[in-house]
Amino acid sequence: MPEQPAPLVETTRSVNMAKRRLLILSHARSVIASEGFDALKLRDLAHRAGVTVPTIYNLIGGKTDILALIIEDLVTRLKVVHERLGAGEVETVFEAQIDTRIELFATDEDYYKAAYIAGDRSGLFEQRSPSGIYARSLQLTTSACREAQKAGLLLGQVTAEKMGQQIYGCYRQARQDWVNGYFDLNTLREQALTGVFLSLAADAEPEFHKRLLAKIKALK
Amino acid sequence: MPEQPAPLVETTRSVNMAKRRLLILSHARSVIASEGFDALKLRDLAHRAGVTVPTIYNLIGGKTDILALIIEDLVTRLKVVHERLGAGEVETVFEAQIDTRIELFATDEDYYKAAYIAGDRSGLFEQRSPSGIYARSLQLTTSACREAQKAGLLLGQVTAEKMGQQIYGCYRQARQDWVNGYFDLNTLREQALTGVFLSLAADAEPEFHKRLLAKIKALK
DNA sequence: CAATTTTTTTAAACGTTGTTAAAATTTTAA
DNA sequence: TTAAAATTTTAACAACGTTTAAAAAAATTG
Repeated sequence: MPEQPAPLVETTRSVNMAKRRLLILSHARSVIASEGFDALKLRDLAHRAGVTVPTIYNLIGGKTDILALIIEDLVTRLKVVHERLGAGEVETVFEAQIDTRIELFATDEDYYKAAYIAGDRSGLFEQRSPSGIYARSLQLTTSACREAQKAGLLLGQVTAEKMGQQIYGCYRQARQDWVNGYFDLNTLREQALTGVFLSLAADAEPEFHKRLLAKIKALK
Repeated sequence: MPEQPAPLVETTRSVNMAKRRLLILSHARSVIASEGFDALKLRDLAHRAGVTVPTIYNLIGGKTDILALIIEDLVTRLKVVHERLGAGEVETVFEAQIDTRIELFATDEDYYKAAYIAGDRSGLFEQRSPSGIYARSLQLTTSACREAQKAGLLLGQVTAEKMGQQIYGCYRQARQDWVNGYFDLNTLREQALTGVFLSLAADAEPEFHKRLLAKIKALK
């Protein structure tokens, strides 16, 4: 792994290197997203990017390193979106969370599909590690449910843990189907929100329940 | 692809062939389930099964054929379980459906994990084809929801289509997490049933709603 | 039971892939 | 411009999936 993110001085060389690095990665993402990770051949990638194979090794590294770089970038980009749980009613918070992610995905669908595929491959979303992405995301969802219970919107007949897991699961399922190319971002939004609202509705107080069902009907 | 499923006469030769075919496939499933499809090397597989590589080609075929055979077998086994939607209350029907599958998976976890991984690889679960596994499964779920509406258990504020999609999604998500090795079959059952009951509860008439929540609490 | 035919297994090779070592080239700085 | 540093390339390696042709085994036939 070369691993030289930012050179101290920006010579013409380092600038060109950075440029080509990005070019190579861009082609890599495009191939992975459209044809899968197995379809990424280093010789083909080199040809597309107008370089030779060992140049890729020099600039980025091997196949594992390409994957690692794509994942690292995904994690960085997600972190920006992740921590800010906006204020407001629960359903609006979840809606905003999902919309923020969809907007992010829309900026470069190929990239994000590729990144999630790569992440899956390398166990990025494993559920066991308490410090992993899964655990952190689940915790956020769960605590939002707890807030909703305190606010009296959810009755608490279902524990916040179960509700959180269920809601996060709905989003993950929709996202996975999108990554797999089963449907587009609009459907991802519709599916994810339907799932979230439906799950909430199961334990909602009457007025909130009414609001949620209206939201589901309004979708699409 | 050799593709000679049942010889007309059972010579010692054909019996031995069938035996070794099964032995090779068994090792293949074991490797795929524990280390992933990429970890399956034909030379290694041949060594494990006590044969040489071209023998695998003679008996089964290449890597694609191994995958195809595993998938074909999965589809056959699933078909047996699939069509029989038992009678009774909706939630019992769903519970039985899930339990039947879990019991099936429990007979050979390695096998079924491998088969689902292989199926995913080859687009077996694509959602577009109206005659595919996805469409057929979804239709069964949806019509069960429609029945529940007719029986007055579901109020119909959510369409049977949306409800069916949601319920089937819950099961798929739990199954995928199990296939990925995130949790065991017991948790798969708990997760899937929680999702199904919770989804139903969102549109359930009061008495049914009560029953569903009690079932959720009783899980685990 | 023995010779012949058929089938199966094997040894050896081919093309493609990821990867790396050393040669050739380019860029930088004196 | 020229010497030094870094980068790109040429060329090769090992591992993989796959196939061909020869050897071995089994089944058939007299």
